[in-house]
Amino acid sequence: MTAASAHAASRGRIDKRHAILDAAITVFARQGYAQACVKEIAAEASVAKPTVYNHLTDKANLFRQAVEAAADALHAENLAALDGLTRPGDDLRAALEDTGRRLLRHHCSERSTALRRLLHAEGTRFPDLLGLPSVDPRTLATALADRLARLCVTGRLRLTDPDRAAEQFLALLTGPVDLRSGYAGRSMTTGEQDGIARAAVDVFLSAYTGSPAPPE
Amino acid sequence: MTAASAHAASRGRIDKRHAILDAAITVFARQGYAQACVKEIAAEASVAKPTVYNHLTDKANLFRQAVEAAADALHAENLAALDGLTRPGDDLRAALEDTGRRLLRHHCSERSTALRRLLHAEGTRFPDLLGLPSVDPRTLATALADRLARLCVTGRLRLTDPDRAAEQFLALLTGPVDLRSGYAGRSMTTGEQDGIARAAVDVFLSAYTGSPAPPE
Amino acid sequence: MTAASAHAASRGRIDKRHAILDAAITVFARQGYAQACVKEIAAEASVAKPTVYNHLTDKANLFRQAVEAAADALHAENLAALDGLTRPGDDLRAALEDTGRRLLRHHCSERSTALRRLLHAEGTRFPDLLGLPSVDPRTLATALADRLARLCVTGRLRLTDPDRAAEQFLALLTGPVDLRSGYAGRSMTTGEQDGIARAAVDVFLSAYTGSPAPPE
Amino acid sequence: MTAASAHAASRGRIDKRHAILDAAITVFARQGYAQACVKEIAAEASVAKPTVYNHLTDKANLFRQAVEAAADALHAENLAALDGLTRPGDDLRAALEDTGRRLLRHHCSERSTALRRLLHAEGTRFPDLLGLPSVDPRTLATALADRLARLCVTGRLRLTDPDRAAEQFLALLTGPVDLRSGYAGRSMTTGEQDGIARAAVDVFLSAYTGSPAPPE
DNA sequence: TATGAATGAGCATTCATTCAT
DNA sequence: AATGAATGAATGCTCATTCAT
Repeated sequence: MTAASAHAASRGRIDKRHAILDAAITVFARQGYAQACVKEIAAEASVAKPTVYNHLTDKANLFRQAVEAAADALHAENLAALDGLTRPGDDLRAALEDTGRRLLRHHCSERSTALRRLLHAEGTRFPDLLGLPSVDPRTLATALADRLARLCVTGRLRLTDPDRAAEQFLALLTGPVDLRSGYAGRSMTTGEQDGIARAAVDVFLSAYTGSPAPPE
Repeated sequence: MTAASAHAASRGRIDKRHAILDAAITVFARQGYAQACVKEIAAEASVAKPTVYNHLTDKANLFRQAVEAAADALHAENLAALDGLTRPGDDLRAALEDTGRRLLRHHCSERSTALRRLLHAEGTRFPDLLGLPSVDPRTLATALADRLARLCVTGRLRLTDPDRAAEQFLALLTGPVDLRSGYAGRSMTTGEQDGIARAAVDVFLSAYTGSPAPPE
Repeated sequence: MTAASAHAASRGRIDKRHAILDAAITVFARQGYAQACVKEIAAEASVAKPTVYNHLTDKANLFRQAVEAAADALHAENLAALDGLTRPGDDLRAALEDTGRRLLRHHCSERSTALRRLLHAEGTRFPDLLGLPSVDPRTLATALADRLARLCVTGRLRLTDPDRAAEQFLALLTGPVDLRSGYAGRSMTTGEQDGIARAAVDVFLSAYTGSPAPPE
Repeated sequence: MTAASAHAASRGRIDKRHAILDAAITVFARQGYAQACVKEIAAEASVAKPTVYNHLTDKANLFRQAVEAAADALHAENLAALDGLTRPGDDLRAALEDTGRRLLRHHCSERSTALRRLLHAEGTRFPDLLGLPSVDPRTLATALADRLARLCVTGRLRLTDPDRAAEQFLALLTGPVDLRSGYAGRSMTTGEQDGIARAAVDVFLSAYTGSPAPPE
């Protein structure tokens, strides 16, 4: 076997594993853990059932790996959405709104919704998942708190507890979305999301800035 | 059969139905819909399996009825928590905090947590449940919006969109709780809950009152 | 439910259990433990597969119970074959031959052959079975030794170690049978069996009678 | 390819085949035919699964070849144990006891026990195996009968049916061993074996010698 | 009405066997 | 010749649901 073909082969193996994990979240999200059957996941990934077991051992492990992969991806995207806050430029409001909008885009994506549903549903039966940083929502909150603390140091915000402020910012974004979506149902236009983001920033700034929030 | 005994009998029938529904949420909450087996529910209710079917037809219907009953009870409690806002007396802040605390008590209760978990997990497979007023979180939001609108009319608050303000108030309460609890894991002291409620009211008032929020 | 019908019902339950155990040994004997599938056992017993599980929990337990029942039955028959030795009358040779013939009849029966095959095959995986008195071949040997000891006391035999003599008597009976049958294959006429029994008694008596047995 | 390397290669091939067969009996003996999986045999032989198939076609064939090889080896040993009976010298009793002890050593070896277990368990599913001379116990019995017949001709024994006598000699040896071992369980000290061999010879000689067995 | 017993359908998992390399 | 990967076929077991009592 040449180096190239070896590389191709291991590449193929990784691709297949990826395809299976991808199929897995899709099906798990659609059916739930218990209702999802491995046969269906295999079909969705266009492989035979034992291939799934060859690559991932177990239904439980399949679930874990699939959730972990999805959570990692989403978490990375969310972290990236915070970048604009590190050096916000002149317009803090705009930077916050931009971050808010991006976070809401992710939060409302089908993947994210499905992932949250799965974690809610099966978290108690897979406690190890809840310990993963990319799964624990406090990881994002802490990262946001870091940004807010810098903004406080540079005098752009006035706050005493960055963690609490970060929680509240996130709450003001996702809370209304979750509330309107009911339990994993209705989707939402980007316009609606933007309105929520703007309102969240309004409240946030009026609380954590010397001057009251500007009228709409 | 005398009228009295008929009454007693139907009373017994209702009691048994109640016992079954009670056992059902308990077990469903512990195991999830698919993993819960009717046998276990019957055992928890101390009846035989066919009795469950006699009273409730179906596993699906059993789930529906159990969830509906639990949701109704919780919803009533939540509505009651809003009462203090109708005529808040002098101290609006105190009234809001009290409402916040009470809502958080409910929100953090085991029953409520379990119910949300079940709705998240199975909502898509029981869309009819999501339409129930006591299940739809917008029902509570609307009721709160009503109170806030009155407060606006009486000049205690300054807001243009009571629905949005209500959403945000609820978000500031439950968002931090959910965030810290991870997905249905860690529980929370009442002290923590009270801190969250106070912080929520701080932010809320600073956004929706003329004067800036008082420092902590 | 009347006492009679209750009795009938429990009788029916026992009958069904019996039918399942019966089907089980048949199939296990035909296929071996691992190759036998519960579905086939259920079919042989004319019940549905879950009924087998309702009555007997497990494939392993099914095996255990079936083997135990068969072993008990065979053991009882074998013990009965020893009865003629307790008071042998004038003709000791005839009594021994009769016992020998009866033991060989049992030993050559399809049930007994199948049972020995199963125990040989799966004994290591079901060590608890090997501890059962009706399974342990030493139980029969000891019972025979008891009879031989009585015959020694009454002067009909001359032997110093009844256990060893019993072992040898049984060996002289079953050894040639097993040898000729190959490993659970060829069956054997009763005439052949009788010849073996007579030869066994010849050897046994010449060792343990009139003419002095060699001192050890 | 040179003749030497060809030779080396075919030697390597044979070695590998041997290693596989060796691993096979080990695993088959431990697990039984059906429970043994080819993967485990391959692992025990330190080769990949397809290599097993390359060399031995089939699980069934693998079993056959492995059993046949083991049976051949054991049979050769058993035949060798009979050598001392061809010209027994002065002390017939000693020669018989020596043969008996050696046969019991083999009979009690782990390999032999395992082989018998496998043949008992799977004999009916591999009838061709039962036809092999080294598997058929009558082969050894006949060889022994030959020796006994010679001893009869030379006046050392008095018997009319050498086949029957041979069967009985073997029965007196292996019967007590099998009886005490239960079904594939308890092992046995060489002292115990020697006692059984001596007792077997006692009985055998008292039956097949004109005069009673000579005292020790 | 309440229940012990029975069942049909489904699912996770394993394994002998075969390709492609 | 040897192997990693893939698959079709089976099998043990569970569970929602229905009868018969």
